[in-house]
Amino acid sequence: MDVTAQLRAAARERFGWEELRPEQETAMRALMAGRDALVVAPTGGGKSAIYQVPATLLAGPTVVVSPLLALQHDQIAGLADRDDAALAAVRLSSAESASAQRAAVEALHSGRVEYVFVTPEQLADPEKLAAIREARPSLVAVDEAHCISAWGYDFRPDYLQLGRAVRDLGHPPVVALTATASPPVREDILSRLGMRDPEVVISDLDRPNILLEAVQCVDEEQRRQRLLGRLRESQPPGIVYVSTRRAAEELAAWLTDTGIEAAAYHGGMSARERTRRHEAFLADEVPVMVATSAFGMGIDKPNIRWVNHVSLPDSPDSYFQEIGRAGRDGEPAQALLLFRTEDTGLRKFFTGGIPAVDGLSRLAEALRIGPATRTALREKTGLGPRKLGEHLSLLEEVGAAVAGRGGKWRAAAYAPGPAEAAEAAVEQAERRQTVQRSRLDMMRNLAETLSCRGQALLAYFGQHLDQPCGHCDNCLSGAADEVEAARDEGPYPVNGRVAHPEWGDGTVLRYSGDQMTVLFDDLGYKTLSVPVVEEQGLLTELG
DNA sequence: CGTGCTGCTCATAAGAGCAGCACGGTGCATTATT
Repeated sequence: MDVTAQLRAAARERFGWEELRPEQETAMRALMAGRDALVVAPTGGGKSAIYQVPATLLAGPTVVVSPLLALQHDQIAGLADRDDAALAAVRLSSAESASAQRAAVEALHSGRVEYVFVTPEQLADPEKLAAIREARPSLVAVDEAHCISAWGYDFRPDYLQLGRAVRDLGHPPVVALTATASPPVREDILSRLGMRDPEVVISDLDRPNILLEAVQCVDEEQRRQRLLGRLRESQPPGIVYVSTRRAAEELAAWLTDTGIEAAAYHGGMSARERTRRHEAFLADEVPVMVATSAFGMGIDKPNIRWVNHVSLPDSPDSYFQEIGRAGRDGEPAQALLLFRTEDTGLRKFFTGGIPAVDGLSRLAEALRIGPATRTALREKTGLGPRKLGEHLSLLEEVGAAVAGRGGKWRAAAYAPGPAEAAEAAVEQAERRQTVQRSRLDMMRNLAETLSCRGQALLAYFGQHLDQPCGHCDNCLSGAADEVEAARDEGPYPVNGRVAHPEWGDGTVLRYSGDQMTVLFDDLGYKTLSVPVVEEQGLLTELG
């Protein structure tokens, strides 16, 4: 029996899935052949199957890296529902008692367990990693893999150490799964996980049943009234995304007072309250959820009719991820963005500043003394836990620091001196900030554009729509017709490589009107005027 | 980075005007107390 037939049989017999989609099979076959894979596909699009099915055919257990304990809980419950001993799953996390963890490790070693769910933090723990290695895992699945890029650099640094963990596990085939990933995010995932010759599978990201709209508002009052007007004519359930916890609570209370029943959700609430509200929303008991970005991953609710934004998201990546929760059932859904130019201020703040040189050089100096744990380094440098993680990964990126065995960090062999390392790290942070700001710029362009939003959004992800999308406000109003339509062709081919004398190499993403969008490797997204580019010969086509 | 408070000054008094400042998201894990 060939591999494809084996996969189909396992899907049918173990999981009751009669058919596998071509993209699923492509990724699964790569894993069966011992290769790595990156899969970008919408949530609910059967991404879990991509590791679940091969796991049953490969000899050892599968390590599933998943960012949220609540998400892991649901994933494990889903497997348990199959009531198949061959699909046994355990979890290693802070939510298990010490004895439960010992039992899980024992089960893992006995070969009775097919899936072990962990957070990146668990894999950063040398003892846990050793225990998992001993079970000889045959596959590693990184779910919600965009977290590597979105969280690794400043929020959950252990995401950046996943590549090392994979290597320490003997580098079994690795599959990274996510619903959104623009080219820079994909690049981050591939390089951070240390993927080798990966099979990259990217689904068509267009969601024709979601109507894309954006309206600029001059002040908060106008924004509220616009939202209210829309909610009065919208069918629930829906999600309103706001940028702060306070805004979530205030807006939910105001809407409820106004006669539209709404609940708030944000990361500052107790775990119990969050679970309660999440479940109430899933059960259609809460018609409107007003939430920060904390509300999202793991919401697999088919009938969400609309997602409205009452603030500009930080990037088209986040925007796409958030609106993508609407209309999973394929029925018509709406995505309305109510934005103010002032919104960008908060996003820039959240992006973070540039670390101070003296903290970085103190850390680089401390590393030279010898291998040290994070705790020891914090004491030596006086840096807080968040800053320390950020500084360490910057120093690592510039070749000054190395994460070694036993969770200890040390200076790299041939590391530059502390002052030089700090300077390089600052430059690295500046590069990252530049790219992040370019993503925010693209989000703002997307909000302000008079051309087709669907084309603009997909172009950001490196996908080309031949025709205007037909499901955005600008297409429906005819505004998109007045702007010269997005073109397949310009002076340089779409998706072709170009070089700029100052900005370096990049990829042409789209032409719209007399503008073109280029994604530069080092600087991120830039919008250029085609006539200016042509007159001044700014870009050179690369072979 | 930008908003929106607080509190100061000015000085017919009351409120206008402005400077200064606090505040702002995402979650794991761990630890010390109840």
